[in-house]
Amino acid sequence: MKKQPGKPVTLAHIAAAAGVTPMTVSRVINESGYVNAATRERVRRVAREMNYRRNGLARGLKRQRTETIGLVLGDIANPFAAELSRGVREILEQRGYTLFICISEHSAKEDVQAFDSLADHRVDGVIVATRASRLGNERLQELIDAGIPVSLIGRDFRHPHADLVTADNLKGGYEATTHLIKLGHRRIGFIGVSLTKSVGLRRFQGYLEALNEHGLLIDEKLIVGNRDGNDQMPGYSTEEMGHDGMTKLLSMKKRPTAIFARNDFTAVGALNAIQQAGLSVPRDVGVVGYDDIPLASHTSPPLTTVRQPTREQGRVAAEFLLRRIEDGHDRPRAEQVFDCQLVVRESTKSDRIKS
Amino acid sequence: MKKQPGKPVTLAHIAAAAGVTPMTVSRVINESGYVNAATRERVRRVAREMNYRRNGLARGLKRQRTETIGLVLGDIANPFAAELSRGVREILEQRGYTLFICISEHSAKEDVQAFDSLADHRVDGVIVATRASRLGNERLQELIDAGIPVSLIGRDFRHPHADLVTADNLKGGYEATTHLIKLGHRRIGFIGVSLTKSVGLRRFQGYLEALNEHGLLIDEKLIVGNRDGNDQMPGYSTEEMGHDGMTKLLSMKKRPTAIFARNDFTAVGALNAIQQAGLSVPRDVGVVGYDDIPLASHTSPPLTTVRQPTREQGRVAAEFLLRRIEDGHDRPRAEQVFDCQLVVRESTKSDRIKS
DNA sequence: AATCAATATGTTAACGTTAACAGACTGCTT
DNA sequence: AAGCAGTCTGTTAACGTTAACATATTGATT
Repeated sequence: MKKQPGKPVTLAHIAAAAGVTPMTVSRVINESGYVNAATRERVRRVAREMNYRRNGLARGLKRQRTETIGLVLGDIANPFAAELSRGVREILEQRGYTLFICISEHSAKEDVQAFDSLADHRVDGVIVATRASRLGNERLQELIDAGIPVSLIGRDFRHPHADLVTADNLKGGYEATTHLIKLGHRRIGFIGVSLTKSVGLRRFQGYLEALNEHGLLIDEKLIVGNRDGNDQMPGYSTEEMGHDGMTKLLSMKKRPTAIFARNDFTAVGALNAIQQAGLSVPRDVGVVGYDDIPLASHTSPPLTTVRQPTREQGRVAAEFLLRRIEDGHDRPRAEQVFDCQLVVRESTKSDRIKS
Repeated sequence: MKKQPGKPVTLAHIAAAAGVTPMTVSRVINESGYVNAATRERVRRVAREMNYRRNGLARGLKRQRTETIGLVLGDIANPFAAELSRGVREILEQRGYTLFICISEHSAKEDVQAFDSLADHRVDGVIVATRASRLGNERLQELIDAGIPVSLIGRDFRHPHADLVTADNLKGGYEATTHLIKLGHRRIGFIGVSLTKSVGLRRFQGYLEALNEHGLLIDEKLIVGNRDGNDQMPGYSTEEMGHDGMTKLLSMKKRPTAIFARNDFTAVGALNAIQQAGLSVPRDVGVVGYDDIPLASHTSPPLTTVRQPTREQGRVAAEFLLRRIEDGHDRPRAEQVFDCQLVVRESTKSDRIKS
């Protein structure tokens, strides 16, 4: 018994078929107010038969909320984004909210587009997990000023009425680098940033800080990014960057004895380049990654890396957002910083360092 | 000059401030109909000043379309999903549609929830890229019957009014397995399915078919999945499955000389398990993966795998959907099958096979 | 000067839902 | 017998937008 896919069914249609008014049907659908048991059953049956789906547009328009949250991600290809969204969904689901995800492909322009789309469709709040950009920050500012609840994850942007969740990646980068220094390394490379633009990446700043603090010179030749100077590439293609960057470093007369990679994918690329060059990890070169993706414990050798509590960040960001939705725009900013944890595996085990 | 975040700005507010009617403002915003140049400028200025954002709910309600498309993905952590969504977005963007993504975490229940959420919020169409399930298929049927345009990617489900895009994974699995057979392998394992439930995975069927066709016995002991028999895990954690499965296979008295892994992540896990056991790839065990993720060319040894034109599938699915939105529900099903391509790398190079 | 097309703005009603209020009926208490 | 609380249903108006139609005004054409 296939329905003719004509105009979609409305409350009025059901009301007519069940011999009541749309309001009564509304009460049945939403389980609100008094409805006679017999009437309720009848309406339910008719609604089921007609395959009724409520119109979220009309509903949202009337009620002035959609029970919908937007999440803006830079890309979709990495476990980091997946864990984040999982954390967010865990919280939203149990509170009856629906999550819609937008991808910016790490472009400021699409970041803005995502904000606009979500705002236009009147989500009740937005969680932003993309990296800061001038354009993006400007629009974000407007969004927040317009009263849309916003919760930020790991984005270097502050607003008195937007909540913020971050991992302390400065400290993470610092500790990763210090770990290498303590193993005796003196020439430590960094793969994943281009010095052509000012670098806001916290883990990189931690790297610089650690070198400084231990009296090591910062050698710009040991810092490599990808060719076009775009440090906003989708995570999954950064293996390439790690491979190329490492190859470049290995071809130097005085090559580094260890490298710190911007993320685990980059580190895996580096790992491979080292092995291809006939060298061994960690004997010839020590490698540290970042993020502790599942793959990190399955490389050979397993990767030393820095873990951040990703899912937890998603959870907390969602909780902050819901609280702001309930309490209103004037609520002061909540902020939570999570500690990172150095995970030492085989890729840095050696203590025999060649100068 | 911060705006008070009171009630959001409406056409009426702007109209009042600019001394015109809401209709005129609407015309300015939508660039439709005649508006005097001076008026237009004035309205634009006021709208800009008041930081106006149009109300997509009201707009959608009135116009009976939202210029919005939903994409349902099983998980978010893998390059496959990323490429798919990129393809979809490429097409949608140039046609002025916005994409909202929902994640089902490979659960039938959440699959249904995603369909419902998207339908409730009146997206103009839905692209479904999750694996088939009874529950999911039932609801999908209802959606389509209700007249919502649906386009499917790689989902084993057919409906006269839903378009379908697939890669020929049966052939892909067949060719991968045949490749191993031609190299002389006779004991070929498969990692990634549990035989406790009927297996609909096409690439696995291709594996079975190839064995059959070459007169090889199918040994159920060589087919391993993960512990709990759930073959719908998020892609990113399947390294674990590959590792554990391979370890199990290696502990057999007559271990396989090659394995075909459900996807590249699984293959990487297997690779690692082999190396941990002190064996070598491809000398002792040949390994074939599936998907050709960027990582596959950066493992050691680089992975033989099967590539499918992922982004192209996304593009075509989006094109099918838009055409259906324009032409209406009655349009007959369009279907396109893409060929897969075996990519031979180092992980199967050997021809010295131990019996 | 009448006619016409193009330009510019306004009016009305509707999209589908629900909050707020208003009756009407029931049975129970005093 | 009046009063009252509880139950059930209905009416009205509004959420913000725009399609369709209506009304002016302008300038050019005959």
